[in-house]
Amino acid sequence: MGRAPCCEKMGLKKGPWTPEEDKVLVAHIQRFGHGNWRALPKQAGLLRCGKSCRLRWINYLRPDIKRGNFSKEEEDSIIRLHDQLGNRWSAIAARLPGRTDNEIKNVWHTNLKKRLEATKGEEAAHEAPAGGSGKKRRPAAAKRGGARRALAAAPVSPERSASSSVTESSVTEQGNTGSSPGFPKEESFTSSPDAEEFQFDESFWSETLSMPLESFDVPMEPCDAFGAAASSASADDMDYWLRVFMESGDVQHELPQI
DNA sequence: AACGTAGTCAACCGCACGGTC
DNA sequence: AGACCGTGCGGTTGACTACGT
Repeated sequence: MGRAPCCEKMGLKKGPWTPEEDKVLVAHIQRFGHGNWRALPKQAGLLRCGKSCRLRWINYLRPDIKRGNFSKEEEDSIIRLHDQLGNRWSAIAARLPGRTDNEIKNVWHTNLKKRLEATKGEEAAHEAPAGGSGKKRRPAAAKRGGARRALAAAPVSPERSASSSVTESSVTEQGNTGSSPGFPKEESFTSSPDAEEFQFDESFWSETLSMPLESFDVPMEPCDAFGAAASSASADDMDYWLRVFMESGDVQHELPQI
């Protein structure tokens, strides 16, 4: 089977996505969907390969991404599912609404694997204060305030802060028009009445909302997104996402005509 | 205060698969 | 039937940050 080259290396950008690129990608997908990832960057005027766009969308910009800490339940699920499925991250992700395979993979390699090994070690030695000694690191939660990359000089989107909230409200609302021809199959987070994933998603929301607020640094209630986001995002973050949202609003107005 | 180390995570890479021509 | 194309997946890497010394 022949394989198309990932992308024409000619002049295509790599590395972290800039807020502007995110904006362009989100706006384009809102308007036209992503029927053809390969053609998308060209159509959107992005100097990225389709693969990169897809990854960015799937792992970061998609509105149904659930940001914030993995709950104990989620971590347990990952451990259990990994036990059953092995390294089939996408399959595991499919059972954890709002989580991406990439994220799960990262969590596994950075947290759970070690924890499991430590647990096994404990069981074996019935002693050894696993992780008790050594360097004390802040818990993962402490890092998820959104300031991490936003503070960096690199023009990277303010990912962990308000991203999901804003794209959520913007794209989801767009999806809620329900008739956008631009959002094909995959956009199951829209409120398509017969979408199975939507039911899933709904339970996800209720489940999420029933959880203690401290578990998240990102508001899970779409309509409250901005208010809560404001409390956790830096001014720069807010400014950026506000602009994204406002432009998304413009896009939405155009949608019914599409 | 500066430096070194370890942890985190977004993004890239290459392969495999399924669909289409 | 076979080649081509697009997409999805898993592994890996590099940039960045926080913490400890």
